[in-house]
Amino acid sequence: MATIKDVAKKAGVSVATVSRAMNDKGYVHENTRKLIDEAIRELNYKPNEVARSLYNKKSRLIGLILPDIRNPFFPELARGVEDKMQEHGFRLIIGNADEQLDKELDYIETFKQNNVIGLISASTNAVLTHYEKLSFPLVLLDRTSDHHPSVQADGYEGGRLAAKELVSRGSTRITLLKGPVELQTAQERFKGAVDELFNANVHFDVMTTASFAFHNAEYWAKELFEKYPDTDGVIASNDVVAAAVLHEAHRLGKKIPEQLQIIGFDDIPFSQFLYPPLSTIRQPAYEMGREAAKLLIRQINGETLEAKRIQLPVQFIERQTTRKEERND
Amino acid sequence: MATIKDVAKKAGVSVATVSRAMNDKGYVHENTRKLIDEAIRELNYKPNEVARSLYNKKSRLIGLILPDIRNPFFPELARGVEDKMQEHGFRLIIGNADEQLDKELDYIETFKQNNVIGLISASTNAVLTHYEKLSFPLVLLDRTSDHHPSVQADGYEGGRLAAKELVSRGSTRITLLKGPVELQTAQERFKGAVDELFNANVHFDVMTTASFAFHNAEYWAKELFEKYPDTDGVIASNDVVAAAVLHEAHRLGKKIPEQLQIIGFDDIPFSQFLYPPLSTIRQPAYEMGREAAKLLIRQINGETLEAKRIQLPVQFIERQTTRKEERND
DNA sequence: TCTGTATGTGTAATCGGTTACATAAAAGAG
DNA sequence: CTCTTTTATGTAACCGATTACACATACAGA
Repeated sequence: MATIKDVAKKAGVSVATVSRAMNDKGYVHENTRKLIDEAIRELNYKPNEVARSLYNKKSRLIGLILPDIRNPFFPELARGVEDKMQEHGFRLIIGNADEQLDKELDYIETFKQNNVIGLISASTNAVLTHYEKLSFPLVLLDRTSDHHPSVQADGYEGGRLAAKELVSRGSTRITLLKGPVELQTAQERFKGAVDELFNANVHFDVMTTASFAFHNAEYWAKELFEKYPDTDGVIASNDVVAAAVLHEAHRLGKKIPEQLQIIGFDDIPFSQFLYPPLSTIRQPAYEMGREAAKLLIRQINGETLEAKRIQLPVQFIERQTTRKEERND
Repeated sequence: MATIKDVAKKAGVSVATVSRAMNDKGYVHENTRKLIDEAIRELNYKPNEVARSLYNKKSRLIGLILPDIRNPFFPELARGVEDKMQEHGFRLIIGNADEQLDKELDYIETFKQNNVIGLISASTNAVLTHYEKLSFPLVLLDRTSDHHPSVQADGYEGGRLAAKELVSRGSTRITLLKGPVELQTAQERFKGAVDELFNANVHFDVMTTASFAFHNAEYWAKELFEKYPDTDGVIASNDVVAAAVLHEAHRLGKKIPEQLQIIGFDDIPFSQFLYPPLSTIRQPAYEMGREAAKLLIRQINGETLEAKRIQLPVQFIERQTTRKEERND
C-alpha cells in the first residue's frame, strides 16, 4: 500500500503539500497539483482512513444498531440509511443487537472505539441512558425521545387506521395483539387501535406478544386461537406475527377473510405473497431510513437539531385478508 | 475520553508499562499491574482502536459483503458470521453490494482503508479478480473458488433432491427455474436438477430468472405460467421466487399441491408461513455463516488454508406444496 | 564476590495522516 | 522601488496506541 510519503517523494514535494492538495485546504500551485495528481494515479494511492481518523477523531463510518436483522422490516430501514449515506461518502457498521441490551452496549463501545462520526439506533431497549453522553451525533429510528432527533412512522394513526378498517369491514369480535411493552412504537399502535375501538364501541380482547421474532410468532398465534377462538378480526402487532396468525388460521380451517379478517403492520415485501395477500398498515421503512440518515448528516454538518422529531405517514394497504368495505350508497 | 497517558499518569508509570500490562506482553510487576488496573477502572479507560489499528495495521473489524440484505437468506448468513465473530471479539462491517459490482468494489476499498483484519464475501459477481491482491485473509461464502477458502451448501445435491422429490410425488411436466447465469450456486442446483430429471426421463422446461430480488420475482412468476401453463411441478431457484410462483398460482386458481407442486430453495423463515407451507430444500444458512467465520479466524490465526472448501449438506423439508409420496408397498 | 540471566520500567521511534507555524517568493499598492 | 499582502511550500508537532532498545535492579550459580 502506497502512503502519502511515497506520493510526496514521487511528486517531489512534502507530505504537507500532498495533504493540502488532496483536501483542498490552503494554497497549492496549479502545476504542483498536477504533479501530485499524477503521482497519486500512478501509485494508485488511497489515503489510510485509520490514520486520518486518528488525527481528526472522526472516521467516515456510521454506526447503525438494529434490533433484529432477521425481521425484514429492518433490512429495509437499513437500505434507506445506507443509500443516503452512500451519497455522502459515509459507510455503515451494522450492529445487530438481537434485542439484548448487552449486545447493544457492546456495539456502542465498538462504535466509540472506532471513531464513528454518528450513530443511528433502531434499538428496542427501553433504557436510553447509555445514549446520553456520546461524543458524536445520534438519531433514533423507529422510536421517539425527548432528548434526541428521531424518525418514526405515525404509529398511533396506524393503530387507529387498522381498527377503523377492520370495523368498517364488519369485524365485531376483534383481538388486538399488543407488542412488547418496552417498545414505544408498538404501544402507540396499540393506543391508536384501542381509542378507535372504544369510539366505535366494538368488543375487543387484548393479547400481548412479547417479541416480534419468527420463532415466537407461531406460539403467539396458537395461543391467540386457544384464548379467543371466536375472534373474527385480528390486528397483529406486525407482519411477521400476522403471517403466523394467518398460518394458524389456515391450520384451523378458518375462511379468510370471510370468517376472520387479519391486518398486519409494516408491509414487508413478503406480505404480498401470503395467501391471501396480507392487508396491512404500511410503514415507509426505506424512507424512514433515508430521513434518519438526513437528520444525522445535518448534525454532522454542524446543525444542532435538539429533539427534532420526524413522523412519516402510514397507509392502509388493502389486500385480501380484509373484506370489501360495505358501501352505504 | 481517557487515553493511555491519563492512565499512565494516574498509575504513576509510563505509557509503555500500561500498554504491556494491558496486552500481557513483557514483564510487569504484580503491584504495578494492580495500580494500572485500578487506574483503568477509575478512568473507565477503553483503548482507542483506531490508534491500535494504525500501528498494528489491522483492526478488529471484519468485512462482510452481502449481495442483497433484503433477501432473508442473507441476514441469516450474517447472523451466523456475526455470532461466531462476536465470540472472538471481532466486529462486522456489513456491506450491501446490491448485486452491483461498483458497490462491491466501493466496500472492498472501505474495508482496506479501515484495516479490516479479514473479509467474508457472499457477493454474486462473477468477477473475482478484485479479490486476488488483498492484504488480508478472505473467505467466500455461498460460492466456490479454486483460489480461496470457501463455504457453501451442496447445491448440486439440492437440485437433484428437489427434482427427485418432485418426480417421486408424481409431477410429469416440470418447469425448472434457472437462477442468474453468473451465480455459481444457482447453476449447480440447476445442474443437479437437470441430471436427475434426465435420469428419471421426465419432461421438463427451463426458464431463466435473472435475479432473486422481490420486485422481479412476481414478474418471473407471471412469465412462467404464460409460457408453460400446463406445468404441474415447479422447481424454483429460491424461496422468494417460489413464494411469487405460489402467489401467482393462487391467482390463476390452481390447486396446490394437487394440480401443481412447488419446491423452493433456502428455507427462509417465512416459507413455513406461506399457504400452503412451502416444501423446500433447506440450506443451513446460519451454520454456513458460522463455518465461514471459523475459516476466517483460522486464517487470522496464521493457518494457511489455500483453497479449502467446506460444503454443508442440504435437506428436503417436506411441507405442503408437495404431495404425499406414493408408496410402493 | 563476581558474573550472567531474569525481571521491571522508561525513552523515543513508529504507524500514516493533518495542520500550526515559519519562511520565501510572487503579486499588488503607493 | 519599497512595503504589504497573497500565494506556495516545508518542518515538525500531534492524534493514541505499540514496541525496540537502553538501563537498572534482583537473583542465581560459581
